[in-house]
Amino acid sequence: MAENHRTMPTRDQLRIWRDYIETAQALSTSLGSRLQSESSLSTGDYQVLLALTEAPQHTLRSSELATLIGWERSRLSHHLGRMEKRHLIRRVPCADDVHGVDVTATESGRAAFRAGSVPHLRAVRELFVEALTPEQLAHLDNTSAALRRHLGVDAPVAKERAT
Amino acid sequence: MAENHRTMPTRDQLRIWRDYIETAQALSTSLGSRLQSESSLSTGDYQVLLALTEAPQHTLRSSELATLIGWERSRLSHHLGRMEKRHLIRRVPCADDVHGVDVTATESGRAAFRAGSVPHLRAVRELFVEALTPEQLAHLDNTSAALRRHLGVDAPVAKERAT
DNA sequence: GTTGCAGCATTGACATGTCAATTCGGAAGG
DNA sequence: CCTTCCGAATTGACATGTCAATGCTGCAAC
Repeated sequence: MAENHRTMPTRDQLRIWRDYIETAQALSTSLGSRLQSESSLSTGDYQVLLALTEAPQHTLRSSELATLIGWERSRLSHHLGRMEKRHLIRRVPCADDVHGVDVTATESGRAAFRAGSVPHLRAVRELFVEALTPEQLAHLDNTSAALRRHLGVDAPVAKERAT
Repeated sequence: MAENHRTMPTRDQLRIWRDYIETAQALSTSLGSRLQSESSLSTGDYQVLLALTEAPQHTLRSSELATLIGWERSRLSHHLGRMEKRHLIRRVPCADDVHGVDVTATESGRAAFRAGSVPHLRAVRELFVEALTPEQLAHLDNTSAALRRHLGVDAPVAKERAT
């Protein structure tokens, strides 16, 4: 009793939260715009092409791809539509499964990925890895894991309850 | 020489990077959807209303507001347009400056902010603060600061060079 | 067999972001 | 006076995300 005012973060905790989230977003934006200018790929394109490039035949079922990169189906569908227009990938109805689509990285998609990959990884190193000491990296690893564990338990996005 | 192959992150560093960025995004999304369902405000709305609520007369010049919350002008303009349609804010041409617009939080905007604020802060505590030990929080604070310092030096978004 | 549900993918409507013009009116230089 | 430039803000075109329908087809219950 008399201590439920502890439901709100302190001023300092709030500052740390904002710094955390803004820093991550700034980094992500910066990496994304570098990638864009160096290869005409967005980070979304990059994730998709990374998964496809590593898959046998450069091909994955749409739903597997969604699971692999952790996207919602509809987001992936929209994105694949845009990528198909730019000839980065191709979609063909899948033979074995009547429903289901095979997504394949085209030659030009794979070329764009190869072109973007090296500068992108270099940028990750320059903007992220080199900013931190090995200890900071290790702490950050722990911290991210703790946050994800907590989030997974606490907020499973309410996608359950299908009965 | 013979060591410039160190321009790329190791497998582990890359994993930490991806975990970091994906965790931050997942948290941000989760907080955002809570806020949305509890107050019909997006995180963007929240940032804008927070700044305005704390300002004298609940009013700020558009450009000051942009600087305060760190948004690009055009982004703010679009967002204010949407918020104005929902009667959360009002825009009036500024008296002293011929160019320039005063942005004011309406009564209903302030009410929405008050309604969203407490649950939002509670969510920050639940999803972020409570997931971490005090040491982890402190480390994270350092780490964010290091990343921002490095980013600021390395990639000032190329907005300089006005002469 | 037909009814209806379940699973995979797409679609449409709309919110949000970025980038490159564009508008607008005052200040400078001629 | 006229041209040019500048700064504040907006606009338009388009990329990206989310949410709630919608198509489509097999399979299971009846």
